[in-house]
Amino acid sequence: MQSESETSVRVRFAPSPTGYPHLGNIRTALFNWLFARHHGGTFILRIEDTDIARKVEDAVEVILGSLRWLGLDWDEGPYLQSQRLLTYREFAHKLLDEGHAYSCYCSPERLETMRQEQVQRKQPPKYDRHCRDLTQHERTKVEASGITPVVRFKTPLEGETTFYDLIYGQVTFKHDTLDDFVLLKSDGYPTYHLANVVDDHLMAISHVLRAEEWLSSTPRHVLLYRALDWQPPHFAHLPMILGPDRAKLSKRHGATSIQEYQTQGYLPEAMVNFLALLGWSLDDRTELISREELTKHFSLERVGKTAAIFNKDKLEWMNGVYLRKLSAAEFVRHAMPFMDRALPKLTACPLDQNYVSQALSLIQERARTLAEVPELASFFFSDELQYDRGLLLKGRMDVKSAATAVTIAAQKLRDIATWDATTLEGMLRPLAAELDLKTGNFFGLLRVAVTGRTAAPPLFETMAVLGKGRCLRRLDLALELLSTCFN
RNA sequence: GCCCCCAUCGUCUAGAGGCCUAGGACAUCAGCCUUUCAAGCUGAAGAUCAGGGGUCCGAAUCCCCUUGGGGGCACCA
Repeated sequence: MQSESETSVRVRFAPSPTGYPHLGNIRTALFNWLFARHHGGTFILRIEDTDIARKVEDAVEVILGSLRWLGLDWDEGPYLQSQRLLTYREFAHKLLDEGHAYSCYCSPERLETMRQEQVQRKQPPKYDRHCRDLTQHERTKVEASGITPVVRFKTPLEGETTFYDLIYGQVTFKHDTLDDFVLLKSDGYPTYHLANVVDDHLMAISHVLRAEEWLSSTPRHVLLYRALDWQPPHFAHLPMILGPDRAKLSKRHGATSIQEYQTQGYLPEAMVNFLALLGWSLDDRTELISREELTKHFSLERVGKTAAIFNKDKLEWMNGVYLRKLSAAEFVRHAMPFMDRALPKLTACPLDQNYVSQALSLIQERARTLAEVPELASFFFSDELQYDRGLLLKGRMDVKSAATAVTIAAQKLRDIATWDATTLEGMLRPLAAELDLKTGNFFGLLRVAVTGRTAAPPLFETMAVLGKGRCLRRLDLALELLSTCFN
C-alpha cells in the first residue's frame, strides 16, 4: 500500500463499444473505481473504439449511463481511441523504423486457409511469419501491386517473458508460443494491443486492472512496452465472472447488460455491494457494506483468483434488503417510474400522493425488486377487481356462511366512524367470534374480497389505506360473486 | 491441438501449517411469530477442503502428478 501511494495511482476502465456492458465489465469498472478512490488516485474512462465493423451505435451512451447510474464517476475522459489514430500510427511507424515491426502483405484469405490447415493438423494456429523476412526487393514488388499492408510486431523467436501479476503472481510465457500479432490494421486503425499499450503509457496508467481473459495477452503487451522502451504498468487481472453454465458471460446468458438490472428494478447501491463481493471480500462475515466502507477497505490483496458464477438469488435478496432500508419517501420516488411504466392506465389520472405513499409503504417490505412493485400494489389502484370467485371459498367455507359473513361485515363496516386499522381490527376480530369463524378463515375471506388475492399486506392496514368507500364496494362485488355460486 | 490460469457446501466466499471436529451469506427444509404474504427470529441439512502422492511432529493451507473447469491462440476487443 505504501509503494502504491508513492507514485500516484492512475487507473482506467477501457470498454469497447461493441456491445452493452455486462456484469463482468461493470465489476471491472467498479474495482478500478474503488482502487482509485481508496488511494486517492485518478479514475480514467477510455473508450476503445478501434473496431469500426463491430461498433454498436449507442453503446458508448449506455456505458456512460451505466457508470453514472452506479455512481462510478470518472476523473478524466471519456477519451476516444478513434480520435487518436495519428498517435498510434506514429508509434507503429517508430516500431517499424526501429526493426521491431514489419509490414505484412498476406491476404485474409491466405491467413484463413493457413489457420484451417493448422487446426486440421492439430497445430496451434499461428501466423507463419511469411512476410517477416521479406527482402527490400520483394517488398517493393508487392507494394507496387497496391496492397495495403498491416503492421505486425516482430515477436522474439526465442526466450520467454515473465511478469508479475498483483493477483496471480509470477507468470511466464515462452516466446515460441506467441506469434507476430498485428499492431496496425489495413484500415489504418490500431489493434487493441497497440492502442492499449500506447494509451496506458501516454495516460500514465499506473495499474492495469482488467479481466483475467487478458492474462495471456499480457506478454505481448510487455514485449511492446520493452520495444518502445517504456516502463510497463502494474498488472492485476481480475477473476472472471461466468454465466450459470460456467462459460464466459455473453448475450445468450439472458440478463447480460447492466442496464437490464436497472430496468428490472435493482438499486445501484445493492448492485455495487453485490458486485464488490464477487471476487473480493472484507472478511469472513461481512455481506452488507456501504460504498464508503468499500472504498475505505478495498485492496487487491483481498481479491481472489477463482472465477465466480453470479448468483441472482443472492442479488435479489440483497436488493430487498436495500429496498427495505429506504425511507418511505425514497421508496416511492424509486418505485413511481415503475408504476407509471407498468400501470399507465391506472396512474394516468393524477393520483393522491398521500394515498400512493401509504399504499406503497405496505408494499415496500414485500418487494425484492422495484419491477415487482406494480404487480404487488395493483389492487390498490384498480377500480374493477378481477379474481376467481373460488378464492373466496378458500377457507373451506360453504357459500352460504361466506355470504353471511360478508354481508354482516359490510353492514357493520358501513357504520364505522373512524376508518383506521385499529378501529377495523377492534370491530372485525370480535365479529369473527360472533360468526363462529376462525379468524384465519374470516380474515382470509375479507382479504380476497378486498384485494382479490390470497397473499397481500396485513388486512386492516390494507383496508385502512383503501378507504371505506372502496372496501364497501369490493365487499358488494364479493357478495355478487358469491351469489353466482348458488347452483 | 498448443499456451496460461484456477480448484473449500448447489452458489458467493472465510481460511495465508496447529485457533478447522472447516466459519459466514444466498438458496433449501423445519419451527417460532402471525389474519395471508413478506420481513424477523431459531434450528437443520449441506464441503471425506477434486483425487493421488510427497514434505513436516502436524496440511484445506507447501511441493509434484492426475483429473476437472475456465480463459487465450483474428486485420475482435
